[in-house]
Amino acid sequence: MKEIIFSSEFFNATDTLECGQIFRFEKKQEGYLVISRDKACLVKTVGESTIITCNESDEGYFTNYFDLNTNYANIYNLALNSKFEVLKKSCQLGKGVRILRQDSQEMLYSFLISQNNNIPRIKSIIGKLCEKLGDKKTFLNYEYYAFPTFEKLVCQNEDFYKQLGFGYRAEYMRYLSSELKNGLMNELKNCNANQVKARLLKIKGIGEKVANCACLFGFYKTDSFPVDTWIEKIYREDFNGQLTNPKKITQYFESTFKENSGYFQQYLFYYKRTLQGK
DNA sequence: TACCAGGTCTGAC
DNA sequence: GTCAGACATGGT
Repeated sequence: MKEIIFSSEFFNATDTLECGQIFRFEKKQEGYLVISRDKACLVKTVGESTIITCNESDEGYFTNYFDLNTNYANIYNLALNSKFEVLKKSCQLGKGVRILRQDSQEMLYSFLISQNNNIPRIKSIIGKLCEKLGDKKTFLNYEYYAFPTFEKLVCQNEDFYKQLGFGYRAEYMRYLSSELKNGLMNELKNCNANQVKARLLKIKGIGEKVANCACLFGFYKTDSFPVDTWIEKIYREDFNGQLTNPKKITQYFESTFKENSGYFQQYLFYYKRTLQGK
């Protein structure tokens, strides 16, 4: 077993996990059990340290996953010195937030499920999906299930997904799975944010918001700024925004925050959602 | 009961 | 190009 010890100043386990970017984690007595693909680790923040416990062979994977080689002090200071009061407050509340480098396919499926849905229910649906189709694994004394491969997902019919509570999103699973089967990931290699987004928008069930979330959380395009109902709220109330078209709101933020769009979006999202109840 | 959740699609203008 | 209404489900 390997322990990765990191300063908690810009890496707080709760901030990073509870800010809505990841749906696969459980609070345990020893910390958070975090699951990605078929791997798991334990994360906890104690005083000035955040400690990741994982298998020796996964050290590289989780170092990258938690984005440990990016300097968040720079990002934080830019937010703190911005002209927007709400961003200053947001980054102070969410100082310990990091943008996770999650698995692209897992994020595509997860945010496909997320549409017009709430976070507890998204977590529950994804959990059931993994339990049904993912390989059973063990880490320390915990049992968990890997995220299913698209090869397994593409074989299921709509009724299967409906029984798990997917609702009208059940048919979207089929479109995404068949795109993956036909080599979508290969097409998206070496693409920039706009190219990834444009390609994803051709898939039925993926719109502006899901495409942006996939770009940011699954392809680590930090110049993406997803706009959901919470961000629309903050745009109206705290940025005195007049635009009503979410696509234009995205463009406004992306041209304002540029390569830091994704980080600032998470600060803002976490802030608004924390203040107004989950 | 009505409304909402990390929205998207369709069809009408 | 914009906009209203439909769409499954469970929580409040």
